[in-house]
Amino acid sequence: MTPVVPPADDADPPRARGRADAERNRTRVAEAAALVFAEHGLDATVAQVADRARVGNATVYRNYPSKTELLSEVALRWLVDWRTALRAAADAGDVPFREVFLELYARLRGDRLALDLLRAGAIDDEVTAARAEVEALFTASLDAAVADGLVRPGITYADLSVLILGTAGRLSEIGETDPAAWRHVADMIWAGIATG
Amino acid sequence: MTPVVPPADDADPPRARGRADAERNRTRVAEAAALVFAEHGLDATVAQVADRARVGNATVYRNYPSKTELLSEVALRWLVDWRTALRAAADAGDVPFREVFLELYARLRGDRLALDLLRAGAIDDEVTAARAEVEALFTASLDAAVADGLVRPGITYADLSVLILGTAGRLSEIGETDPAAWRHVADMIWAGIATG
DNA sequence: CCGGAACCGGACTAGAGCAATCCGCTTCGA
DNA sequence: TCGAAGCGGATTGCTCTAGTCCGGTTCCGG
Repeated sequence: MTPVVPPADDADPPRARGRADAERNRTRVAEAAALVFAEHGLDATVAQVADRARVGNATVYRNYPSKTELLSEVALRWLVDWRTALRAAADAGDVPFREVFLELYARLRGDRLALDLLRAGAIDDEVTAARAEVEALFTASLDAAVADGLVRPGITYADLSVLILGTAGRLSEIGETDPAAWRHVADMIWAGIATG
Repeated sequence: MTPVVPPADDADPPRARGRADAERNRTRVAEAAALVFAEHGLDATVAQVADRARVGNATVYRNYPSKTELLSEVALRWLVDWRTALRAAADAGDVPFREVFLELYARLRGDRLALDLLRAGAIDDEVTAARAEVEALFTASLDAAVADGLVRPGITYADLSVLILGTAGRLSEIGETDPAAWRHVADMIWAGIATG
């Protein structure tokens, strides 16, 4: 059973194998993908990613078997990050829902992929599962706020989904990137759902 | 100069000329177009309209020179109708802005073309002009409400555009057609923009 | 510094989706 | 009855995109 494969001492760089230039390209592609998907969401094309990375499209496919795979990697990064933040807030216990709410707006601003993910994003099972977790955590936070009398009774996750994803989508659509403008909209929404 | 063309007594049916079956088809196409565009907005295809009218696609093109022309006719119908309503409200003078606001929500529900028109709809100059008029009338109504202290100061047409078009777009996207659900969202938005 | 393996870019393939046209056949109506 | 008006759907021509192929280039161990 003694393996014939290389020593496999992938200690520090978990994926650093093969030629150095190839590794450099892999990084470039990943970084470009993050930017391009943030800008164009699910509509981004592989060619756009390749161009941004200053690389041929074949190089993208050499590192990722399909566009879906690439999308999934970027999507999961966002979802896991947001999930971590939500869990931390839940664990702390004393984070007001308003902050969670505003934080979501801030994370959606300028990130069309994030928006697309929460809107429909059926990329693969892993992403779907992560999204479900994130939604559950957010819902729990909202329900607690309703129970505490911070948010008007009768307001559900479905309602907030329409309000937040709808307005964030529209802001993206018109190319609004000013944080103050986003904040202004968030404040109006908040005024509509908060108690007195 | 005595014209050789037919009597041209197009009194009652302004467009009734040619064979009866052709006229019938023209009507079917127009009706189908209204339904299909309402359902799919600008994304609707000519083939969908033809199928809905139970007609070959060539019949559509026999009556309308291009898809744009067809779209324009349907779009103008909606815009002129809404403009008329807005003018009537303005002339009456005592229509509370809240009613105008709710009426817009009602008119956007189940009509994706209307939504697309207000969101971006650059179909042709006529449509663009009609939309501009409609926006001006709505803005005037909003500004009056702000002046009257019914709507919080600092709320602009741009704000309402994001709130209304965003949420209506999202409701359409998820296929929500229940009037009560739309009304619920409208009420939340209203609570966010109205004074005390 | 050499040679072959690994890697590269971009031309290419395959296929979907669409507006608009063409044309042989059918139906209307004088 | 018969010719013109009208018909449908096959077809064309275009755009756009995911994914593959291949001749040339670059890296790096010996």
